[in-house]
Amino acid sequence: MTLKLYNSLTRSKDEFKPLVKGKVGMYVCGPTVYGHAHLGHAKSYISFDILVRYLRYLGYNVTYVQNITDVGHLTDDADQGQDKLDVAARKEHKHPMAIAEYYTRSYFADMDELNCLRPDISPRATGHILEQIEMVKILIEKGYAYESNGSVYFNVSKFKEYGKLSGRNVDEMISGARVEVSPDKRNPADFALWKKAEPNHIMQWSSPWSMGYPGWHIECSVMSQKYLGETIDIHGGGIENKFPHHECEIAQSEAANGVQFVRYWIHNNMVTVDGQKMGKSLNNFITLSQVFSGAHERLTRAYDPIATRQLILNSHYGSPLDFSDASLHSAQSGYEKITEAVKTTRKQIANAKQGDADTKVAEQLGELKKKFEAAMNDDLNTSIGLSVIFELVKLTYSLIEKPETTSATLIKIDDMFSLLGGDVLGIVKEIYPETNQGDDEIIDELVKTFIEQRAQARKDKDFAAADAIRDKLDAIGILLEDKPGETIWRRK
RNA sequence: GGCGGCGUAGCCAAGUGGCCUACGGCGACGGUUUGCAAAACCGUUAUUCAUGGGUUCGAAUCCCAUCGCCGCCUCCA
Repeated sequence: MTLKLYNSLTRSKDEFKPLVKGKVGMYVCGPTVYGHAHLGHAKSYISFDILVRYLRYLGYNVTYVQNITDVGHLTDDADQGQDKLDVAARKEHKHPMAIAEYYTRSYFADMDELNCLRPDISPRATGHILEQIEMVKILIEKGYAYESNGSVYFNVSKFKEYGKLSGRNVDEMISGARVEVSPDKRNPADFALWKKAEPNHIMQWSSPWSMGYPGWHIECSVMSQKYLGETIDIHGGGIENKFPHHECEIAQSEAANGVQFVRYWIHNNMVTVDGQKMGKSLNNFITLSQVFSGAHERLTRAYDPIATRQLILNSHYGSPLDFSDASLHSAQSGYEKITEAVKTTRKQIANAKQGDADTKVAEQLGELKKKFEAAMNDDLNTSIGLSVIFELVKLTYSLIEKPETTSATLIKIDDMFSLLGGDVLGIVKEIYPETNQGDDEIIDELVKTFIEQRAQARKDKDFAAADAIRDKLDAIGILLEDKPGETIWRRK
């Protein structure tokens, strides 16, 4: 059984075979850093994080490149638009590079929270202006591009396969065009490789054609080639970028190099919020930090970043996902159930009796692992993958109930949680901090004092007094839970 | 106008020709536990897959039609 991936280029589930045995070069379109990361970023980068993790699980040596777009691209059509970073910079009275730096850090912080592995290389577009100019030169030399009034455009009519990824043809695009066409272009479908800058444009570089800045698509062609070679195994990105972005990348790279650019194109689907496209004007735009803190009018509480991750894994990456407070809530409950089971297992390992691991359990674990791999091999069916983790939860509790279960058996369970739930899905942690870690020690001491008083009241059968203490703490947001032998507390 | 997707239990969601009286989760309900709770565990919760036709020995899965929803075609993950 081998990994099959839905390849947008062939429109079929293809068996994955890397160009070089055992090695995978993977490029994913990264964020434009002019604002905080939102739910859409989460779905996209978690989906590709799963792909990287699973490829590594299968033993591949993966080089994962994800760019940071810090050249502001245009908010609108080529000639009327404004540079997004430029807009943010003027608004915040900062240099565009300061804006880029700030939001890049914010992006990585959010991705760390979501337990997405950092890419091996995170190249910045502004760090590769020279290479971009070089590629534009090659395209002009080879007759695929032309200069016009200080800007350079790719001549789409010269690249016969233009449209092969998105299934469009040039004529359809013209009829559907919603924006005015620049007079500098020979053909409305042509796209910019280099743009001449207006004098007040903050970010601009010198080139053989003008003081200007690179076109939007060229950075990905250049940076993927620089770090992964002319032909890369996997290129990922959001489905909304299939056209024009990825189509243009193919045109540029294949025209310049004369070889296939990408072998497997993987596109993840989009996010809606309460059933509608997420947009700043719709008041349903939710950033990740808002999800993690609960500071949004559509959210009733804060959600664990890993619960957010789990919600995303609950459906297929190729399907659209609707976020709502209810769906997050559901994921949060499920996540806590898994977490609780893992913690209980680890606690029980110390208490369980000694002896060999149960061979029947080992067999069951083998079956679960097989089911998990079969699901993941089938175009990364994380929904089934997750269901295997829940089956593992069920198995765990059935074992913990039995006194004959040995710690060796539980260690095997824990290993499976860590391998499938941790290494591959990224929802099981190696270490869980103590319940109240991060809380003020003084608060902890105070609550413990109340817990002691309540324990005494319960001992005296004065349940009215005991309940009064519990209710009082509940009112200020502290929950008491009576466990065997002890009472623990947590915030609501 | 062009391109693409979706419609499965109260909600999320897997399954895309027989193993489906449909994986799993959330919620709800019942039980175990508890002084009572909480938490946890156990159990129950779609003979049916938007609707109507058709193909087939056999359809949630294929075809046609109808209705509804969504996305892309402009920067966007």
